[in-house]
Amino acid sequence: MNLSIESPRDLIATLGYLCLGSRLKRLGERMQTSVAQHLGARGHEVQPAQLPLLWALQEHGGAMTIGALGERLGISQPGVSRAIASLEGQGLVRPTRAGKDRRQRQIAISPAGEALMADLSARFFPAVQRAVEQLCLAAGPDLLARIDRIEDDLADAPLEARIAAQLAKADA
Amino acid sequence: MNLSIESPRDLIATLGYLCLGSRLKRLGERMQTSVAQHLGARGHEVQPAQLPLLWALQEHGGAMTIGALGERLGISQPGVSRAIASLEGQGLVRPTRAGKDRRQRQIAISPAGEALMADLSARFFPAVQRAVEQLCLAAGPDLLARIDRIEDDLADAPLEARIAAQLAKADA
DNA sequence: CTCGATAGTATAACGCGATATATATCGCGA
DNA sequence: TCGCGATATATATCGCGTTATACTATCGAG
Repeated sequence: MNLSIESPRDLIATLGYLCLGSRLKRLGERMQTSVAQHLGARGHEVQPAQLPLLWALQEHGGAMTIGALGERLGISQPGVSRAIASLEGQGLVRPTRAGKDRRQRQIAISPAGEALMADLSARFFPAVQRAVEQLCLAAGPDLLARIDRIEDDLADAPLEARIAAQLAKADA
Repeated sequence: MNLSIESPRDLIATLGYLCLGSRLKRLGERMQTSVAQHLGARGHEVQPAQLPLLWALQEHGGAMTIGALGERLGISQPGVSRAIASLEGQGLVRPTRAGKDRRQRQIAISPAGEALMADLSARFFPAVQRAVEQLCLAAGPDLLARIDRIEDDLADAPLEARIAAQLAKADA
């Protein structure tokens, strides 16, 4: 073991939090991949990251703009644009008659989209929900609530500012 | 609110876990982005996802193969290959004399890589650690341990199999 | 010794998150 | 009415995770 720089134990402890971003990304990726595999096996072209958009449109009960979708789901606007373009190609959503403001597009779920959601809601979504819930509860309660909390806190003070504050505090 | 399919409340609850993958990905992405911004501001070309590789090489105290790095960090082999190629381009790691098996490459941290880690370990890594720790502890204790646990459980039984099991159970 | 199976790595392709930027439209003030 | 800043969306690019696949080297059986 090379101890020329400093104690590796310190490095390990520090890297534990430093790697959290990468670990969370990988964990999320694996969840999405599993859902994608099941969707593919059922013959559905839709991607897991597109399901929240269909859900939001269905929950809203009418047409929504790209910006409203992004705000509702916490996804960046370009991400929504790309996903909606794909969903349009699959015929799962459709643009409705433009309103007064011709800059924005009004997007609504299509009958095919509603049929897809009805199909998946019957058995598939509950199965995924129970599988993920089982996984999370085994590690402790209220994981979703804590993710909520972290997202809210980050909205108040971005991590970038928090790091800057810690650096400044260390200087003092 | 469109109630034609089923109760939207059910959809919300189900989608809460269904969207967890996407949410975790976004959360991790934001963390990495913040770290990347600070690294860039300090004039470092290294990307946040490459730091665990440097850490692993330093902790190991000698050359490691691509496969060993991936196994140590839980990253896929192609991900390691790509990151190592970039780190080599930056001069932060170097391939050492090949061993007996000429299929594998022995990668070691370079003096420049050690200098970088020493520089970042002095103030930057601790600041990031404290910032992320503060964020996580505000939402509750032992988040890292719970992530550990979820990763371990997923290694035992992949989510894909868990979903399949839930689907089968629902049939019975 | 040769050949087929296996193992290690690199590459390609894709998904999806981000930011930066281009473009079209709106709204408002001079 | 004209023009200019603001806003909504689309597009380009990048980071980084994945799987699939190609290629090379090794090993073991005959």
